Amino acid sequence: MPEGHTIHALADRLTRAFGDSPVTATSPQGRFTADAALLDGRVLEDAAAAGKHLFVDIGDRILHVHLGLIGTFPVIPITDDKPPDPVGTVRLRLVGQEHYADLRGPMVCALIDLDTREAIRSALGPDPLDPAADPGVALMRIRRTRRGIGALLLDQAVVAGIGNVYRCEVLHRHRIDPFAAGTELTEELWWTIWADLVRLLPLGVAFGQILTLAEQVREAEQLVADGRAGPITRSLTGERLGDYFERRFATYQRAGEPCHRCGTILRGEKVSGRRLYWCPGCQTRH
DNA sequence: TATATATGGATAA
DNA sequence: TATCCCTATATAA
Repeated sequence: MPEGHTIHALADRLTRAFGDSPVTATSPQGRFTADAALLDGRVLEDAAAAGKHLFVDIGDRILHVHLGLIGTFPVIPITDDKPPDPVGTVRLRLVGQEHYADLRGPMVCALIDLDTREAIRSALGPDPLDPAADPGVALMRIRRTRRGIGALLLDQAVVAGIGNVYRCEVLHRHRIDPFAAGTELTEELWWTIWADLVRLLPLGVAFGQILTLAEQVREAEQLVADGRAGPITRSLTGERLGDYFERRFATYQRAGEPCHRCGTILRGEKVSGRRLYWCPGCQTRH
């Protein structure tokens, strides 16, 4: 269930649950046994996200995790004196003093060196959750291709961390035709998209769910302003206590239903392998 | 039991 | 564009 906000929140949870203390590392599933042994007993120094990539410094090793489409990495408090037996297919289990974390179904789980991490990072476009990100890099890459903006937003070399939900929803929020060519996207419109992503993604981190409907965004921002965001919906460790907001979107998985803005029937079609949801009635901006 | 689907992405053709 | 990988869950048969 991961777009960039999920990985950034996960990095934060791992750091808070295990930071600066030793962890035991095992591979109950058996596919990561030898590498887990290299991490076992070492200190987890830091966990950080870049787009949808997670990097965890353990001892002098770097653990690289990418959850892909189906991966999960819940960090859970230890309630008895030791963690329960693993349930399902656990590639990697980390255990600290008060928490344990089970990694299931990752697309990538590997130990890498500094150069590899740098290569992965440098291949990514700007990440809206990175305060140092340069959105101009994305604009350059958008303006030199005729590929549609809908496809470009999913390209991690253009923008890092955006997935299928955010791309569909942000295009609808600004009435943008997903098939508008990158070459014809105005600079002003790109700044609008970027600013909106910088606004939306942190709400996704704070609430543990993607919020894009105007009224939900407004309420979420008010809760943040009141200092009530974050632990509302999830414990420190990401244990799911239920979503604070009802799960609702303007376009995502609403093909065949009417657009709440103009009434046109929404469409959902595979575009370059992923299902794109959009409103042909009001998403006409180029 | 089998199949479809999922907030992703690499690789083959 | 098609196929494959990773896993869990929902729905169909």
